[in-house]
Amino acid sequence: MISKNSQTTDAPTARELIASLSDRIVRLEEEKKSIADDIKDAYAEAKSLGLDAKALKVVVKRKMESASDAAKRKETEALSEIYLASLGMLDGTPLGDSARDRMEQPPAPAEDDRDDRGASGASEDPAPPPARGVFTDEEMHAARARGAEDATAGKRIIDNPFVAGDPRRAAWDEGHCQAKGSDGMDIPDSWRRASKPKGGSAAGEGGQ
Amino acid sequence: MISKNSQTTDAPTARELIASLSDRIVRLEEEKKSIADDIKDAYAEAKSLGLDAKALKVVVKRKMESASDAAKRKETEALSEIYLASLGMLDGTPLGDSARDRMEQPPAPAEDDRDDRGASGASEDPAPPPARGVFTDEEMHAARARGAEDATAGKRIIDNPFVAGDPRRAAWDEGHCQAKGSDGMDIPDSWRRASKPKGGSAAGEGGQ
Amino acid sequence: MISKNSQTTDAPTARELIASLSDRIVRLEEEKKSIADDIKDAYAEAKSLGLDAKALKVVVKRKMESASDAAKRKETEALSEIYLASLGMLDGTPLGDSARDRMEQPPAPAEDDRDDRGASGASEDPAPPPARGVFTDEEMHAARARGAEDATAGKRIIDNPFVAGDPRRAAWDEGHCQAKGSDGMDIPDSWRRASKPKGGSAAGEGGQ
Amino acid sequence: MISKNSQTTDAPTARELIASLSDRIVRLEEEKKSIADDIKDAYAEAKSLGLDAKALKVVVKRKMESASDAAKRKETEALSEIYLASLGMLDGTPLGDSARDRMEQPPAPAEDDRDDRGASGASEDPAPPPARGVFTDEEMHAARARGAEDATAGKRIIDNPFVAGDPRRAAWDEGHCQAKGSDGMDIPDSWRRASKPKGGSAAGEGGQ
DNA sequence: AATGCTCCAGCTGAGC
DNA sequence: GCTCAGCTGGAGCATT
Repeated sequence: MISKNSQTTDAPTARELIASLSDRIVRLEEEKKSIADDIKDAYAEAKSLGLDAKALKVVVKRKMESASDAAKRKETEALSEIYLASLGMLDGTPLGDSARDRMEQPPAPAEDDRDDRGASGASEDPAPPPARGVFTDEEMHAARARGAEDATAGKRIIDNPFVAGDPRRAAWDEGHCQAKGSDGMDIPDSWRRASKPKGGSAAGEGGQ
Repeated sequence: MISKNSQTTDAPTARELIASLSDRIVRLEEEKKSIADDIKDAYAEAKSLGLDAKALKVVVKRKMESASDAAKRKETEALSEIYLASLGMLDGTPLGDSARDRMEQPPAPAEDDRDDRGASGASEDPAPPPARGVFTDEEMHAARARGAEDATAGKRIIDNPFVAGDPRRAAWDEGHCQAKGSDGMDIPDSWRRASKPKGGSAAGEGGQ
Repeated sequence: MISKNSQTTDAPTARELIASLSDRIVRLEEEKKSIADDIKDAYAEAKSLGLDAKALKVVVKRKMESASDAAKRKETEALSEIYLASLGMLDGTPLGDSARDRMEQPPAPAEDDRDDRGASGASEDPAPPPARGVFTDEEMHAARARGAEDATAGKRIIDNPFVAGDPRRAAWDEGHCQAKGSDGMDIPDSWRRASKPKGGSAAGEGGQ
Repeated sequence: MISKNSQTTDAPTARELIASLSDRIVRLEEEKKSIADDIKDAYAEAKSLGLDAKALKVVVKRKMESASDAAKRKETEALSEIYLASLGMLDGTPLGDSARDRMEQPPAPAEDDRDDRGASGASEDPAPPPARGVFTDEEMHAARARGAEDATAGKRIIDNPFVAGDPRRAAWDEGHCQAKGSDGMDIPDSWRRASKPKGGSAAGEGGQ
């Protein structure tokens, strides 16, 4: 009776288009959902093993970010810290290095040599803040190795021998954490989420 | 007293209910939108003045967060840093203080005093890392004041005299930034967003 | 050198800008949140009175949409229905009028007079489908009034005397619902959400 | 117990866990993104072929919804329509069938036989509103077939012979649209988005 | 200027 | 009952 779309295979009709496209999309959506479930499973597994899913998510995000993403993130972080600092809201955390670097962009030629003002107990310029980028890969590697070594030897993370601003400070930290995360047979307690951070009072320190 | 008569106006009919409730909600939504627009204006103004809107948003968020929110945020930050450090992904930024604190929760009784290893150029334990919470409000205030003073005197932010781990380090930073943000008659360049971080090209990575 | 920025009131410093802007935004955000809570309360009240919050939300959205929004929405609705129809997925709901209108844009001059095929029980062209826009405001109003009247007289909603495609059909419905929603002293059961449509089984139709 | 060593290779260390989990998640996220891109491509293709992406999205959603989802959606739709009708906001679109069905749940025993009021031009009860569910699959299929036939014969969509409320009305519509979407060698104009089909108004779509 | 993409917050449904 | 994760809607941003 009715001639269907008979011979033309190359001219898809409107409803065929809709059918095939929607089917294809449905299939893709299902695959996507399946993968999303896998991801969820991975986080659940991490959680069950004692890791903090939220922190792990940060790691994932960091791993996936491009160079320009990283640059943007760092810039925003630096500016936020500067803004917060200017309001006295750092609440205990000093400026990060990228914020410091940024504030030094104009190298501040004024060099007023402050004499002693007897600032109460300030460790008087304890170390020459080593300029950035002056260390070779080898030196960085050595710092990292020493961090691992020190960790194994029982040194604490706060015993990092490198002063703030020294790039090797981060390397030592990395070595330390790497060792700490490798020697134990189980996840250290301090790597787990505090069971119930129900917070509340949260005992302020000097801040604000 | 009043019998259950029918002409009572106090028995709202279904459609009156719908009408009054929907009208009320519409009105509220409009108010909400108006305020949202005001907020948007504020950010636009900030931007036009040279501030970075995104960083300002962080400040706002910080100001609005409760004590428990802050505690949660800090915990996640600390754990993320630890995880990143263990993977060697700190990319230059050392662990923050809260991460360090967290890793010291079990005070690590093992105290192998490793002396010289001839670690290449490590500033040998330059300052005794002062224990947290040992400083009086007065001392903190002094550190902040000195930061402001030093800033005015031309000292750079990287000349912070307090070692990493010393709570006064953040206070000095605050004072410094406060001064830097107050003396100038205009917003410092380093407080502005880099004009066009359009990036992208920036060292392509493999990332698909 | 310069003590503080004491005198200059007209030159807001960077940190003053940040402080005032962030404070202002925080205040606005709080107001916004307060209103959002009011809205939530309104929905909760609606729910407690037996109305369906989700459906009410649709009403609110409809009330707030502009003419162009409405046009867009209708177009998408019409197209979706057409696409669904072409796939045989209408599952019981005939095309809406705007979909029909849209499909008649080219007035389809071809008028093949189909001879009788004795289509099983099809009510043979029961009414002349009245062209759109041919009714006066008065007639529309009369239809609405009659709907209300009929409702009060006990007629059911399915007894709408106007055929599909007649604009007065909607007006009669409106009158009917208006009356139904006004006469009762309480919200009709059919206006409430079915207590727990947890369903799932839900009388499999051809769907899926 | 065991002093310090770690003999077991099957006990992954903390950092190994983090590394493997985060890598796995990164990989999954990339796969997910890849699929999301495919979906985006499919929509773009649909658009380039003259289909409305938004409407297509509705179709996809409909295809993916479970029976209970569909039930919920229909309930909300019905209630919204009822609420809108009671406010006189139907703006031309009569109540859908599910709204009518819902309002008849209590079968309304009151049957006041209204006498003639000479309602201006109302088509006097043009057809017996056929009760739902009284039609066999065969009859439904016949209605669908007739819709297709009628479409091919040049009948317009508004010539649906089945009255509102008759389940075969939707079936006829489906048949009609199916035919309309199949006979043409190109997508009908009324199936395209009106205002902005900017690129290629069905320009040579020879490919594929 | 309009549009599409991306990100984020707020809301909703599940789960302990 | 509260929390939490997923999700949808909206806002900002880059683009054409």
